[in-house]
Amino acid sequence: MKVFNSMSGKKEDFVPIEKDKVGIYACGVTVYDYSHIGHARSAVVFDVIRRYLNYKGLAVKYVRNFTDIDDKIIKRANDDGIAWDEVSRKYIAEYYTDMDRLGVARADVEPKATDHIQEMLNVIKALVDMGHAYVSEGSVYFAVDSFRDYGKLSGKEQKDLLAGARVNIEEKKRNPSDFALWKASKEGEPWWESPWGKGRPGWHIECTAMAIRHLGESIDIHGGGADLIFPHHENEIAQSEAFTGKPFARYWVHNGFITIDKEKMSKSLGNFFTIREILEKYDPEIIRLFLLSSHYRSPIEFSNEQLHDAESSLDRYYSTVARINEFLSAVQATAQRTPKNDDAVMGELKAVLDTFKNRFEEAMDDDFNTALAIGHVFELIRVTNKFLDAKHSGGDAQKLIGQAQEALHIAGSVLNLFQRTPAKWNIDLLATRKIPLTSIDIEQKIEDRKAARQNKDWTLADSIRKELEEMGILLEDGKSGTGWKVKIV
RNA sequence: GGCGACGUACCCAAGUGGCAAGGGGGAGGUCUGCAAAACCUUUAUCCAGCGGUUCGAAUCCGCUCGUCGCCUCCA
Repeated sequence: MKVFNSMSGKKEDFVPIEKDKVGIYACGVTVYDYSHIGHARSAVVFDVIRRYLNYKGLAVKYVRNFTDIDDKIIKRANDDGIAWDEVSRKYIAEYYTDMDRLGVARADVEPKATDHIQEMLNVIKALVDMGHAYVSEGSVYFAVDSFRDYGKLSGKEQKDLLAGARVNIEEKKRNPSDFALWKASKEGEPWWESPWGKGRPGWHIECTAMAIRHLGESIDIHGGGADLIFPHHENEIAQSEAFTGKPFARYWVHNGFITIDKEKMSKSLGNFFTIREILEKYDPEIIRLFLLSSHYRSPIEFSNEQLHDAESSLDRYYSTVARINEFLSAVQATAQRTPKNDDAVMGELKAVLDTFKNRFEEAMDDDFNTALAIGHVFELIRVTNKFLDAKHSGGDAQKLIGQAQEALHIAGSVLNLFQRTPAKWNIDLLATRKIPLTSIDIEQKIEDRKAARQNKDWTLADSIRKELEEMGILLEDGKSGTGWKVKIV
């Protein structure tokens, strides 16, 4: 298995520190607002990485933190006139609401910064003692000069940073690049006792303290959005490695951004969509498929058109599953019919099935190439449909289609996609589209139309079809009766 | 200014040395009472441009153009 390591800028063979075990630490969110689609991407990407490693038989311990104390949380609390911890509690709950809908599983450990103050203080104290950090007016700063490898992840040199002249010049710091490990609290701010007086932790130190606490001094995979490379992960490396003398993480994995009109979606630009805004119009699985249809490191442009494409693909998937189900029940009824075997179509399906699992794993082994993996899924969908069209019947055909079902199931469970029944997909779409009909209403209409068709009253039959179509429902006449689906426009 | 990424058809997107996956859309066809779905044919002799390496390159190297990101909180 190969994983792209931001540290080397190359794909590297994945070898965990301890055989068959993987420790993953992914930087989570600062909980001061609703999550946007960019947060969703990161969460979904690491969710899939974790699921795939599990699938490969590795014992994964996945840690994803919540930053529950920080300037923005305090500001939010002041703006809303509530306590800072009320803000963090609220947005943690909202985070779960969104992520649950997107099929993102809980991490094994979801530590909060404020539950690890003591661990942070221990690291900071040690860094001060070792001469890597210094105290200044009640705050503690990490001395970047004291860590020779500073910049090794982001490829930034001290002189380059200064040339940018965008680094905060603070009187209290010896070097503009030094960063706060501990901040003296200002009047009215939350605080914890420390050897340097009342204060609160800086941002970067929490990940060091929590990663070490829950995963040990060296972890296998450390990840997050690409915007965390500098300064966050760079600073984590500096303080962690200065503290332990050991490499902090073996593989640095960073997901790309989501852009809008080619510009990075971000809070500061204001060009973001929250997850729940998008969920108003689109089924959560559409978002998940959209996010996984590109490689995790590529930038992806967010647009309604893209979501619509994903919706059409997903509908294609579920339509095929419906055909598969129909076929399997029909075959059981006519299992004794002589199969007409082994023509080219059957051969093609066999060939695709024979290699499917391998190709799926190959794709995922190659730096978690979900886009390619999904491509394989749809190739299988195509040849399955073709096979179904050829109207085979009998035991061999049943076995092949059963295998296709199984193959789709394996891929779907790793990606956590395609987990519904076609009926559920359409019923859920009814709700997403806000179509004021229940499946029972529709079934009734289908019965009415059936009667009309039996009387060869095509005018009435067609008017029922038309009436439903205007509401966004398509009727499909098949051998075993009439089915319905929500029209993808 | 420093560092880095990317540029594949109408749109999205995979593909890091050997005949360009997959999805969406368009056109024509088969099937159907009419439809829909599905399938078939078609839509890149070519991968931003120009040079180079090679028997052979979208894939490696160089240059040019274009787009984006990081260098400030940010997934």
